[in-house]
Amino acid sequence: MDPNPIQDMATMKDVAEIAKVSVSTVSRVINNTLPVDAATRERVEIAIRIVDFHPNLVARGLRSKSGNLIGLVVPELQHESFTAFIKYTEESVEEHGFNLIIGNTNSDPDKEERFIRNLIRRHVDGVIFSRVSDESRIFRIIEESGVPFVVIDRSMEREDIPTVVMDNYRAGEIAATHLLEKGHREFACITGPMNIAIVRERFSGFRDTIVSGGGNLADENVAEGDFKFESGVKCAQRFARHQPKFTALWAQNDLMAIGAMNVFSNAGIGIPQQLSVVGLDNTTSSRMVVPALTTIAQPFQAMCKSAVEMILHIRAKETVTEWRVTHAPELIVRETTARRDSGRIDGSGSGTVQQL
Amino acid sequence: MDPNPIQDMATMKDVAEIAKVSVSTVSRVINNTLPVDAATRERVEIAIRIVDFHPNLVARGLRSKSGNLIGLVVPELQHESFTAFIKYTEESVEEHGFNLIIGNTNSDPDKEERFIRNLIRRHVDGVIFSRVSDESRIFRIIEESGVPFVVIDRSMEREDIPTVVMDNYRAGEIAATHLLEKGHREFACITGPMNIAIVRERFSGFRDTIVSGGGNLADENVAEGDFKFESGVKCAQRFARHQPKFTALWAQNDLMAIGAMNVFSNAGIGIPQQLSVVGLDNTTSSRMVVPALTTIAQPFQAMCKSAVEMILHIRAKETVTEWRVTHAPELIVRETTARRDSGRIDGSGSGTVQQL
DNA sequence: ATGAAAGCGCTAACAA
DNA sequence: TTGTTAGCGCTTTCAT
Repeated sequence: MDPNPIQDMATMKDVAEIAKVSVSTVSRVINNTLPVDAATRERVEIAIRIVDFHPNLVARGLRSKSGNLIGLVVPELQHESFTAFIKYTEESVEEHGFNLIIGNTNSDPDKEERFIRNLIRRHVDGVIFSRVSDESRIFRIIEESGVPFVVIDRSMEREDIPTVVMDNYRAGEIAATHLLEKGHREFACITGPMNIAIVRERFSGFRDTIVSGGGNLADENVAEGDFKFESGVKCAQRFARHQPKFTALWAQNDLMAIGAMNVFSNAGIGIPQQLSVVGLDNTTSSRMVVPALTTIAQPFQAMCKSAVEMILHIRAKETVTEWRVTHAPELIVRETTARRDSGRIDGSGSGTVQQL
Repeated sequence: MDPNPIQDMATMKDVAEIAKVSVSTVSRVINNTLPVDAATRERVEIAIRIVDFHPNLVARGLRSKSGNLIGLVVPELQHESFTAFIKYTEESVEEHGFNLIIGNTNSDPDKEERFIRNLIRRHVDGVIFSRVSDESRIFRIIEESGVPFVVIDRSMEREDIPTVVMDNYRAGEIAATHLLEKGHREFACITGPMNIAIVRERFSGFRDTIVSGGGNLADENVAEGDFKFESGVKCAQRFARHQPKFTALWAQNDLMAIGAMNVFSNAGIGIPQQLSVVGLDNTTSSRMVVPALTTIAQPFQAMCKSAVEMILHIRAKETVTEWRVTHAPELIVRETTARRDSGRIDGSGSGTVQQL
C-alpha cells in the first residue's frame, strides 16, 4: 500500500502527539531526568509502544555531546590478544549500553591520527588504546580534545595516563616458580622486543625469581624475539647451536614457545622429558599443539572491563583513585612441563642437538 | 593559560567568520557540492587550516541521515575467521572513509536485535551480517528500516538477499583434486554441521570430485563435527575404532583437521606417510603444527571488500547486478599431504590403530 | 556565486 | 508537573 515503505522511524514528536504531551515530557520519561506524573508517564509509554519508538542516537549525540560510543584502537589483528581486546571490550561496553567502534591502524601513524580524529568528531565517550606507534602525537590530539582515554597492555612512562595492564612482573615470577618447583635449575628465556617496557618487566620477574630460588639464567640462554612464531624458531636454533645445558624454557608468548618446541622436537629433544616449556597468552594453538603447551593466561577480560570502567569514571568526572590498574595472570598447566629428574639436556646425553 | 583547555573544537561558524563568508559557503567548499569562486574557496581553506577545523560527524549525520558508519555483526570471536572479517571489513570500510562499528552477539537473539536497533538509530549506512541466529526476526527489522545489508559467508534460501560467500563447492573440489592427484583413492571427511548450507556445498564438491575421479568416499568415513578442535578429535577417534582403510582425509576446517592429526599421530599413524590431511581456513595454527597443515585459504579479504562495495552500491541505489557474489578459495600446500605410494593405512600394516 | 533561514531529532534551561 | 523555547553543527532549499 505504502509507495515507500522505507525509512522514517518514529520520533519523539510522534509520540508526543499521540500521548497529548510535549516532547520534553517524552524526553523526561525516556531519560528519567525529572519527575513525571504517573498517569502521564503511562500515556507516554503506551504511545512509545504504539509507534515503536526508539530514540535517535545521532540527534541525542548532537545535543548531549555523548554518542554512547567507545573507540578501540588496535595496531594489528594477527595476534589473538588483540582479538581478545575486541571481544572483551565489546562485551563490557555493551553492558554499559554503549557501542564499540574499532580502528585497526596497522601501526600506521597517519591511520592512527585519522581514526582518532574521526572518533573525536563522533563525540565518542572515550577511547581505549592498545598501542599506537606515534604516542606523543596521538596523545596530544586526544588530550586537546578532552576525550577520556586509557591505555591497555602498555606501561607508559608518563604516570598521569590511565593505564591497565597485566602484572607482567608477576607473569615472569609465575613461570619461574612453576619451573623451579619442578626441580629445574638451568633456565632459558625467549623474550619479546626489549624496548617494550612490559617485556622488560616480564623478564625481571622471571630472572629475579630464578636467582632468588637458586636457579641459573645464563646470558647465552636469553634470546630476544619479536613475538612471532618464526622468531621462536630462530631463537631456539641459536640456543641449539651451543649445546644448551638448560632444562627449562620460558618464551614470552605462545607463538614463540611453539616455534621453539618445534625446533627442539625435530632435534630429538623430548618435551617435556628433556626440556620443559612454558608460554604466555593461552592462545588457541597452545591447546592444540602436541604436547599441549603449559602457559600463562593473560587476564584480558578483567583488563578490558577495567579499561571501560576507567573511561566511564573519568567521563563522569569521578575522582580516579588509581591511574594504573593491574590484573594478575594465571598459570595454565598442561603437558610441556615435567620434573627435571625425568631427563635433561646436556652434552653427554643422546638427546643433544643434531645438525640444525 | 586557558582555564579550560578542554573540548570545543572549531565549527563551521568559526571558519565562516574568519573567512568572511557564510556557513553555507564553507559547507560548499568542504563537500564540493556547488561551485565556489576560486578566491573565496582559498580564503575558506585557509580559515579551515587556521582553526584546525574537522566537520562534526554527528551533526552531519543528523542532517544528512548518513553517519558514515558501517556495522558488522559477528556471532562469536573465537574462530579466526570472524577476526578476519573484522580485519578486512575495517580495512575496506576505512578506504571508503567510513568507520566500523562491531557487535559480537554471541548468537544471542536478544543481543542481535539490540545491536541492530542501535545501528539503525545511529543512521548506519549499511550492515554486514556474518551470521545471526534468528534470521527472520533480524531481517524483518532491518528490511523495515531500509538500511542496506548484506550477508557474508552464508548461503541464504531467499535469493533476494545480497550475499557474498566463498565458492564452497569449489573448496571441496580443490581438496579432492589435490588428494586425487597425489594418488589417493580411499577418502574420509570430517564435515561441519550439516544443517548449514555451505557445509553441504563443501561436501558435495568433495564427494562429486572424488567419485568422478575414480575415488571412494565410504559412508562410514564421513563424520559430522562442529568446527571445534575437540570435534576433530572425536571424529578421528570414531574413524580409528573401525580400522580405517582411507589414506586421505579432508576436514572442513583447520581446527578439526589438527584435532584429527593429533589422534592419528598418537596412534602411531604417520602423517603424511600413511595418511594425508587437508584442512580449510589457513589459520595461524595450521602453519605451526608439525607437520605443517596443507589447507585451503578462504578469500576473506575479497569477500569483505565485496560486501562493503555491495552495501555502498545499494545505498547509492545503483542497480545491483549480482545478488550473490562468490570468490574462489586457494590451496596452500604444506607438509601433511604426500603421494599415496609412500605408505597407507590398512588392516595388515603395523601402523594400524591401537587401543584408542 | 553567495547568503539567509529552515530544520534534522533531541535535551535542557526557563517559565508557568 | 508540564510546556515553551533555544539551540547542538551541519546541509540544503530558496532567494538574491
